[in-house]
Amino acid sequence: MHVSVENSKYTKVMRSSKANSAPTISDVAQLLRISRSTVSRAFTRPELLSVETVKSVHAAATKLGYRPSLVARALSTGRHGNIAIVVPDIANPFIPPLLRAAQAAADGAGFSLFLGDSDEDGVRESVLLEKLLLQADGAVIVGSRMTNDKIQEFAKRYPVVLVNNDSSGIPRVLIDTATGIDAAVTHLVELGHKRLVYVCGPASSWSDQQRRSAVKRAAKRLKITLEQIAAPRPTFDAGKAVTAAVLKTKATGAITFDDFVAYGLLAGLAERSVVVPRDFSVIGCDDSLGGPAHLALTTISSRCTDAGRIAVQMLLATLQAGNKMDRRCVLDTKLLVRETTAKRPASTRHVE
Amino acid sequence: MHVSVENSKYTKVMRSSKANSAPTISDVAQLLRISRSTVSRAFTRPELLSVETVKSVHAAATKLGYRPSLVARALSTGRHGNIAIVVPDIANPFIPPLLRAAQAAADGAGFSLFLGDSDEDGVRESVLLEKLLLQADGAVIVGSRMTNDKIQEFAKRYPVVLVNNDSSGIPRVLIDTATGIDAAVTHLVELGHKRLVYVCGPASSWSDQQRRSAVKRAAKRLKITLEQIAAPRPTFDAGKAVTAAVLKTKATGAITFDDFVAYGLLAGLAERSVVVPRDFSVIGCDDSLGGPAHLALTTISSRCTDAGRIAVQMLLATLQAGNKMDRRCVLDTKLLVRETTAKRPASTRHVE
DNA sequence: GTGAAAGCGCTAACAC
DNA sequence: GTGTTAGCGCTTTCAC
Repeated sequence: MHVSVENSKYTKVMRSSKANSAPTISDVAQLLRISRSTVSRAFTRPELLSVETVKSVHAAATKLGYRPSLVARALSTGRHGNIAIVVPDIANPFIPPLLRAAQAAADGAGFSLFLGDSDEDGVRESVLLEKLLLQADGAVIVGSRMTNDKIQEFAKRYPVVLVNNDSSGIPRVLIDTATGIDAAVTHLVELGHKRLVYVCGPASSWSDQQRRSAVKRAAKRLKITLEQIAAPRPTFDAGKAVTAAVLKTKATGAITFDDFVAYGLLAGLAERSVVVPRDFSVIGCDDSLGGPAHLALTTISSRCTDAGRIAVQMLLATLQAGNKMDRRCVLDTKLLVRETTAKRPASTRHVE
Repeated sequence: MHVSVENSKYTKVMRSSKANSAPTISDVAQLLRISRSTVSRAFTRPELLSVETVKSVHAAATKLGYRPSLVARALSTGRHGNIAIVVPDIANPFIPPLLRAAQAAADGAGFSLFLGDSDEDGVRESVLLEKLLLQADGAVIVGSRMTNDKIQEFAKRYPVVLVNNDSSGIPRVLIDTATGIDAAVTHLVELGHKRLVYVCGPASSWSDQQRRSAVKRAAKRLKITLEQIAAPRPTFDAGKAVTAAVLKTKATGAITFDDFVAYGLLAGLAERSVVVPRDFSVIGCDDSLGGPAHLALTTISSRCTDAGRIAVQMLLATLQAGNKMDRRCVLDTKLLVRETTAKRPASTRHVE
């Protein structure tokens, strides 16, 4: 038997926010002598209320300094209003512009962004995702280092968008360096080069696989000779270190995995008095260094800003529509001809 | 009158997780026929429980795939386990290493990191903070663009740690470029230079104010002439653009607001056939470009990795201790002598 | 158009 | 050591 203690509206003791803790929905309800539901609706579904009610609620809220608790809301609705973005290395120059665009896109839609750095480690990456997804509605995974199985598993359990990872069935945005690479090889061939080197990056990276095969394909198509040299890590020093090996191939031009390697190679060449572009042509990849050199590097654009924005947009669309769309968004790239490429030198004599 | 329906332990109907939604604390309690509190304690305060209970709970939890809901926990405790970091521009080379260290430090302590980019806008910055702090226990604010009053207001309401912002009473970590700048000026003077230029950065930035006054102080102390040239924005192009003005001062060496400006200046000098370091010496600031140039820039170290780590550590300490300590952590910097500085040229004739 | 009441999943006094 | 109970602040059926 339940006997109501309330005999009139609002005599019920409402929770009063004690001390100086943040005002709650009850405080504004109490001030206005209306129910908490109405206050709630004024913020989430104002169309259900009369305009004046909504107005007065907002007025009271700002007067009290009330802001809805996202945590309580999340507990109640199951939606957090957060998304997670996980990257292999924030310091990789490819990442900051992507992050910047992603953050802006998320913020614009009222979402907050969790950032995770996996430090190039697949296991760490999955642990991080597992943690962040406890508070996020979905994740953007950039250049994943996880196994394909693991990626698929995550995508099954959570809304996920991949960047630079062509794992089927999962919404993904891919930066197609192949188009740029193709233009790069064509450009060099048109300049008369007949023997080129590709300086590889990390074999585990999808990007390197893509770039490497694109270079090979273009070389075969244009019937020129292609050598490959491995730069263990994509760094300036690694690029410099492979200089001797590059010259030994007798090639007259090089395409490198990224701009760091390219700059390293440029430094190595300068040290050996090989003048670029007169004696040797160099093309980088990613346009990541913004040309801070007295010799502007010919390189391939990277579209990382677009990738960040689009990935977030795709994730938000998935969250709203609930439709697990298998969208595969490919962003093409362009060759940016600057100052490190020129006609093949008449003689191939290098100082070695 | 309340008649209990429970006549024996555990006959109470416990909430059963329906469908395939994530298992809750009730599920594992039910499986083990113990109370929810015990399960809760097994995770948060295991020392209160017998070892075997803890073990069995953990076993049951992993069997069910149970993970505590951070949201429910946050609602209950008022603690979120998140911290926010807000920066003026992720793409600023100073930021990614800082972010990387901050993320690692937060993650190591079991915290997740919200990232906000204010796009160099003080108002946007405060809105962002206001939003993120709804779900974070505190914030690290890097190179704030807010007014000092606004900063103080935030610090009053939330645990806050500042980076590169010397606002009194608030825990802060400052990268003291003054020590490096001082060494830079001394270095140039020892090389015989008697007339130097400082190429300024954004006047609103604390860093520029600090650097500018440090240069002035050192110049005065060493009794040499100092000119100032303003580079409107800290970019490569801006650095290049001020080259003529720099040369017009008849100075034989320059210290620039940051490395971007320095590289721009180097390019501008090369264009005018001024050979560095033979004819002119250049010192940058921040060591942000990692030396990707055939001419390695003499510059000043930045300690941004340390700053990120320490800022997060200070914030976490504040959260734990609850002590609003006014810690002011100053990180000194060093001059990194590389290849762009040399003895003052005998004659000061430049091509202009 | 607005109110009452029942959760969301967890923690934290307070009992025993 | 472990269980009971009462919230944390919000949303959301279901009434009226």
